Amino acid sequence: MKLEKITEQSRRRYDDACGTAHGLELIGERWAMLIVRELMLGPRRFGDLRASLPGLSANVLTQRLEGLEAAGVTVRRKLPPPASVQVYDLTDWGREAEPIISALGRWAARSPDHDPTLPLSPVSMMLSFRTMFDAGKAGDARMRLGFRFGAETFVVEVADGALTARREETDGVDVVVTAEPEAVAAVVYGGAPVETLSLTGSRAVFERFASFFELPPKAARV
Amino acid sequence: MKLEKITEQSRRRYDDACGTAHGLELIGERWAMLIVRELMLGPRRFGDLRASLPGLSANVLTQRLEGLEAAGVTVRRKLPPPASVQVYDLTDWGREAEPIISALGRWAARSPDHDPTLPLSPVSMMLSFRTMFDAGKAGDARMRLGFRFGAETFVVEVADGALTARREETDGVDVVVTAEPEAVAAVVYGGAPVETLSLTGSRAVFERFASFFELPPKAARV
DNA sequence: CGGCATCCGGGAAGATACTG
DNA sequence: CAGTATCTTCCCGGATGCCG
Repeated sequence: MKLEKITEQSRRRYDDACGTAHGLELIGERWAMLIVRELMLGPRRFGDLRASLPGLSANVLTQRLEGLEAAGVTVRRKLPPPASVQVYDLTDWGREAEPIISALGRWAARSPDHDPTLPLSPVSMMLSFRTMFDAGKAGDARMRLGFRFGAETFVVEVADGALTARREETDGVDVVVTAEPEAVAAVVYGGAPVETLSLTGSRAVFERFASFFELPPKAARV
Repeated sequence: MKLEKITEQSRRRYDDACGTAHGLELIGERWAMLIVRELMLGPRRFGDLRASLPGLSANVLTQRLEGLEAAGVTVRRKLPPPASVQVYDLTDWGREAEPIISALGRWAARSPDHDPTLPLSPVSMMLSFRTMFDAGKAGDARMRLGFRFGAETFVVEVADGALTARREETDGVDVVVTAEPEAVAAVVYGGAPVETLSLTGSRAVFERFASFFELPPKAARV
């Protein structure tokens, strides 16, 4: 019950007017950017975040959510009855951090040490589609795909040379993919055989979709 | 003198195949991205880096440079005689991290808590030009400006709707600005009077140049 | 002086257990 | 399920000192 005065004062600063340095003060602490990533496709509950970020302990998650809220990146929200559960969501400005996450992901994919076989959260998988989509390869393709990762479902739409991904029911799509995120990544980025996935609907559409993505070449150490 | 086996193994990982998570393992540690920023306009010595990043201690800088080199982001290089000094430089791939730094800076500039009056390194100032340059405002302008920050000199060139900044002597430019980086930022981004700067050459060119930049509006907490 | 190793104090991260 | 309390470990930052 003692009064804590460590609201803002004690957080480590860089004392640098550069926007990059300030950005690091906002979302540069360990786990912060990954929490933002998990919120990028819609609000999530405390437990959802923990489940998506193995290794992140509850106390650190609490601290980060407090810090992000103080910075104006996220908001805590109570869903209306009868749900009445508390969720964490990005502010409009927080949502605009996606280019940072994309740029970091695109760059790091070229790292010689990147290990794509590690666990992958559903949201990561969807965002990687947005990041790695090659509009040139897609041309004027038009398709809608559903993805089922356990209880989470997403719809990915390709139209007019753009790709959108939303958390949504998979009604009326051309093909539904039911699998682990890691297996989808192995097929789309790693060239694994499509047979490892469970497809419902047009397999041809999925194979065409998979051809829109290609990992960039690894960087050399020069 | 005991053998330390903590070269790679023990660094905290995220265990996440997402490229963003891997990127954070590479340049997400405290100070790492700011060190990369300082190298973005050419190689620097250990002491240069310390001077540009007040608050960064020597031992942490050593650790970061080791980590960045192990990750393939930087290389240590010995300049040829007669200089023969050791410098740190980005690899080609490391230099490609600039979009991350730009995206972070552009986003954070809209933070309600951003304080643009803090100290600013010369490199930050130059990179902020690259980040905040508005090609639409520049139109078909064509100009070359020199900036002198103590012993460091830079040339900024605007041509064909693009801006480039290089570490270079200020020969033959339209106008040379001699000032502290903070003062330049106050004029270009904060609308401070041009009289606070020492100009040699065409003041009109500098004023036109300053009109190519505008800070984005602050974000609201919604 | 530049580059790095070493020691130390404080604080953040991580694991576990506990509470409403 | 949504956090809080506690404890341990490790990282960050400052100081000092060694060696070329």
